[in-house]
Amino acid sequence: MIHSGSTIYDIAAEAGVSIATVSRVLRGGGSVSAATKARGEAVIARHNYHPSAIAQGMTSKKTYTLGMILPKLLNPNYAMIFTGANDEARRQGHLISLFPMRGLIGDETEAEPPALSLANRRLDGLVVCVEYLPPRQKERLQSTLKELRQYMPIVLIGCVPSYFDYPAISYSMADMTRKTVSYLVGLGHERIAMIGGTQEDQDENRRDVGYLEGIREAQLPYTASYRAFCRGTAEEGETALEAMFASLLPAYWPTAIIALNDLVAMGCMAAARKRGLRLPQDLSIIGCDNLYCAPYLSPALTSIDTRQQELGAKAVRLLLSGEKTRETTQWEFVFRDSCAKYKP
Amino acid sequence: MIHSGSTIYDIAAEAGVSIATVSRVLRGGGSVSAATKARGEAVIARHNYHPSAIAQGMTSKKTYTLGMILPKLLNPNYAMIFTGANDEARRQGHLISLFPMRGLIGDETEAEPPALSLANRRLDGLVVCVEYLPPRQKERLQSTLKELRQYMPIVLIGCVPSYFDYPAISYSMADMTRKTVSYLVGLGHERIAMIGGTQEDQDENRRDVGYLEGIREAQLPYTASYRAFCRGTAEEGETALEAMFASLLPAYWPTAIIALNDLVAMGCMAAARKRGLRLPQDLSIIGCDNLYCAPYLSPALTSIDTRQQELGAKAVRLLLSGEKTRETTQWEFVFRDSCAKYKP
DNA sequence: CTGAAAGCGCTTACAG
DNA sequence: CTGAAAGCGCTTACAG
Repeated sequence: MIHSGSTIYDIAAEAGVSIATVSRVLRGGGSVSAATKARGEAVIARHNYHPSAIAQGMTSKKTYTLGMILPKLLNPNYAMIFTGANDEARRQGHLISLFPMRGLIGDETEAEPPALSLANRRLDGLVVCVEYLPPRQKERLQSTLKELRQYMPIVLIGCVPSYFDYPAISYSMADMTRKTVSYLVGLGHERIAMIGGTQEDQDENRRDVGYLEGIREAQLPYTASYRAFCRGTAEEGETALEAMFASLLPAYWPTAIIALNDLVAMGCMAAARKRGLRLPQDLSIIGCDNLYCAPYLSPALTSIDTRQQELGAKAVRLLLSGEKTRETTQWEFVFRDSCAKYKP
Repeated sequence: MIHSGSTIYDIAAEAGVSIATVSRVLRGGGSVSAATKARGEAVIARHNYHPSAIAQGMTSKKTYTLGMILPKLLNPNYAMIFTGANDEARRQGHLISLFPMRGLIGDETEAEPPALSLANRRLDGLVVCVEYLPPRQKERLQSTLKELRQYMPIVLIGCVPSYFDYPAISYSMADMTRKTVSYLVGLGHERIAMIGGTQEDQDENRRDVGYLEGIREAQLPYTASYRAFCRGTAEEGETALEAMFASLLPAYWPTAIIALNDLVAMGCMAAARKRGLRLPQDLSIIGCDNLYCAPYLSPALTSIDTRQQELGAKAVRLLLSGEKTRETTQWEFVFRDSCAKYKP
């Protein structure tokens, strides 16, 4: 094999044609005689020639590279979204590169959000996952996105607030949470707590909203103490539930918990065990995202399959299609052993 | 803000200088008078101008994009490697894009490994994770790498066989396994099984080799039945241990298990529970990789911190440095509750 | 210190 | 069907 530092000039020279003709046989577009085509292809194959993506980019003005912004890949959930997106991008001839959210909106302590400078002029589009951001951060995100959208198409994914006016693939978080409450009510629970999420937000598609609807539907009394706010890590879930236990007399402890996600659910399991509660007899817990480890916890964690890999793929497809639609993803319960009937 | 379709020509015109001068103030290299510099910078800032990475690539012949090949991101372990690599690449001004291993070596059923065609001419370097590949696949990988290395620098990571002659950041897998055996022997175990990995390989840095050394050092009899081969998923771990139980009289069941990784360990826990074994009293299990969920399993899983995020960062650093060294990573035990003293 | 010019490797009207 | 030429947006010797 010939070393592939070859350029289109080398190929043209060896095939005895112009570079324009080589370009034509390469792209398959223009009309080329069968003989010329065959000759060109032979030389191309012999050299194992591949056109420089960079030079092609000069004319096409495209990088064939997409950006994706995720809170953090270390939550395996986001790894699934990224995997789905990555595979789909590859299938459509694009590379995809990951950026941390903090590159977009900065740290909570920083005054100015740092520019997404690296991405500047290097990306054909951007998928941004909007989730669990405190209001201040959401404002920042909004203004950064507003600027970025001048340069490239943007698609939003996750629990996208309705006031973000972008093409999006969104969870129906409120609906999902309402139905989760209703599932637990069906099991006989009346003291249902929810751990995780943020409170102060104008959006209607929040867990909060669905939770309240569910409680109202079941005609249960609303107890503010059954709402705990935290981010989506096991540590924070554990701390939040511990605090709830500490603030309530045992007779008022919740008998069922809706966790923000499986990580929070894991933390809650740990907190419950520390208090000597038996799972699920004394406390039912339902997670969300159906992480690969959910079936291996004790008890095996009941969760919700939010089809994250599909979500990532859909986002890339939407981005590349150029359509401006907003879609809601499907989800389904995955019943395991961590939720039981309430027995007083 | 002015829309940033601006080119270097726009900036030059507005600043009243040549594009060469703009380029100089942009790159900070050449000598520019203070006044010219200030003027140029002002215009650049006003336009929010960023040079086109593509055009810059035309002259530099670089894409500032790296490739990374991982078995699959869905194992959270690889997500950590990728995160470490991604952050480091970003820090050094590079994008990084992920490719699946099958793009390099094909499926086990395919005759020809598909080209890494997309990567062709689009990558400045490649990090490849070599792990748990069956011999046939390793051969393929070797020949593909040999071809690829003509075009870009390559760094290998993972459990890299010594006969792969590339710069690498490698685990000392044999050593780690030997010490793991020795830890379990110290706990009084004599029937120590190992679940996971492949058998047929020439390399000396295998778990196998370390396992045998450990057994020999402790002067324990070697029992072939205590070796089970499988890949690194929970399902395969579960199946492998079930098969081991089924093939042995209970009196000969192992009292301790070294699992390939935490996923396999999770599978083993499930298999043990099905047989009614109490963990860790009846069976000790040690995993590897110290996944975020390890502390939340019951019992909390004793594991090995292999510093995956650091591994990813180191690999990128090595790749970008151009050095040809081979480094071995550090690791350490993370003691939790899944390993107990053996009590006959 | 600064500018004119060549060159990076392609694609694409435009002629022929 | 095919080629000469312009152009994409930069960088970098080379003069001055």
